[in-house]
Amino acid sequence: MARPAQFEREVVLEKAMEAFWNHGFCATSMADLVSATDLKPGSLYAAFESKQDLFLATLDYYGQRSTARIEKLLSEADSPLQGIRRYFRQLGAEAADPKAKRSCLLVNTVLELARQDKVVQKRVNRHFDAIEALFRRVLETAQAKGELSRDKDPKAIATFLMSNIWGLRVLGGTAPSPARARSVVNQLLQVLS
Amino acid sequence: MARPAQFEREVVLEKAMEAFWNHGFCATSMADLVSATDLKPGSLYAAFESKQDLFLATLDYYGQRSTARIEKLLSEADSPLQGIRRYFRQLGAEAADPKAKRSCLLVNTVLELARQDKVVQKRVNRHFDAIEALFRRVLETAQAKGELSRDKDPKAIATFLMSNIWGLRVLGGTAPSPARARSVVNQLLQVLS
DNA sequence: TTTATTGTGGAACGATCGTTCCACAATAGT
DNA sequence: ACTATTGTGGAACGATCGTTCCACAATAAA
Repeated sequence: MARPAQFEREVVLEKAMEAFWNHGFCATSMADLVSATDLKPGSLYAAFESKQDLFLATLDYYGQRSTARIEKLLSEADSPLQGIRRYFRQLGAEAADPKAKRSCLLVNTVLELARQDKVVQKRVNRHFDAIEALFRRVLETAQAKGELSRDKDPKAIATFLMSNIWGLRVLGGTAPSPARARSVVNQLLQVLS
Repeated sequence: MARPAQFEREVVLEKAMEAFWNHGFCATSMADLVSATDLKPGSLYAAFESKQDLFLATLDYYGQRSTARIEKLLSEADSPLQGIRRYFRQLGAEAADPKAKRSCLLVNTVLELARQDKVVQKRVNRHFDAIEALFRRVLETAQAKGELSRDKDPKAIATFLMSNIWGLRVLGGTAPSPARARSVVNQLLQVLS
C-alpha cells in the first residue's frame, strides 16, 4: 500500500560501480553518483544509507561479478592449467591495453581505504579469498590429473597467483608495453611447470 | 635584499610526504598539510604552486629516497643475489607487519591517480624504472659472477621482480599472516635458481 | 637608517562536499 | 473514492574544499 520504487537496485548498483571504479571512492562525489544513477539524493539515501554504504554494496556487487567470471573461465577450459594460463594471458593483455582505463576495483580499494578501514578490508578480503580458493581447487584438480607435479604446493601457488594478479594490476597503471606485460605473465606461468 | 624563509624545503617536503603517504592525495586536505608542515597557507602556496605541485614534489622526494635505500641495501650485500633475496624477505616481513600502516606511496599513486593523470604517471614511472634498472644491473653482475644461470634473462626477471614488489604491496593491504607473506616471497625467489 | 623586497599569519573567498528535509506524486488496501 | 504509506524531486544545510589576498614582519642592499 505505497508507491513502488521506479528503479531497480541492480541497475543503480551497476552504475554506481562504474563511477567508483573509474575514479575511486574519495574522488567520486555524491553529485557524481546522482548523475550517474539518474536518482535524486533523496532516493539514493533512502535506498542506501550513505556514500560509504553504497560503496560497500558496489564492492560486493563487483566482487561477486568478478568471482563468477573467473569461475566460468576456469570451468570452460580444456584442462585445469590451461584455464589458469588463459586467465593470466588475458590479464596481461588487459594490463597493456591503453583502452583499459581502469584497474580492478578491489585492488584500488585495498590501497585507498583498506589500510585505514577494517570494515572495507574485510569485505575486500572475502572476495579475494573466494578467488584464491577457486585457483587452489583448480590446482588440486590439476595435480590429481597428473597435469601438475606432485611436489608443488597448490596452496602456496594459489597465493602466489593472487599476488601476481595484484602486481599485474599495478603494472597496468604504468601503461606498459604489451611485450612487458607478456614477459611478466610468462615468467609467472613457469611456476606451473 | 629580502626576508629569508623560516623553513627548510626538505623538512616541509618530508612532512607533506608523510601526510600524503598515510592518506593518499585526495584524502589529504590542504588543511591537513598546513597543520602537518606548520606552515601557513600563504607560505605553502608561495613555496609550491598548488596541492598538485606539492604532491609531485613529494613524489620525487619519496622516489629518490626509496631508490637510494634499495641501492644501498643491494650494494652492501655479500653477493648480488643475496642482496635481492634480503630485499624481498624484508619486503615480505613489512607486508605482514600490522604496525606498518601504509604501503608504498608510488604504488598507491599509480592506482589512485596515474590512470587519469599522465603527468603523475610519468613521474611515478621514472622512479620505478630507476629501481628496475638497479635490479637488472645486479642480475647481470650475478650472471657475470656465475651466481645466476646463463639461460636466465636479467631484463625479464627484473621486470618480474618489480611486478612482485607491487603484488606484495597490495598483499600488505590485506593484512596477511607472516606465513602467507613469506610463502609469496619464497615462491618468487625460485625464479633466481 | 632608509628603502626595496620577500616571507608570514590568518582571515576570507566561492565552490563543492555529504547529507537532510519536505512538499508533492503515486500507488495499494479499504 | 478515500486513506495510509512510501518514493520522488530538488532546494537547502553546515562543513570543508583548494586557493587567494593583504596588512604586517623581517631582512639585505644602499
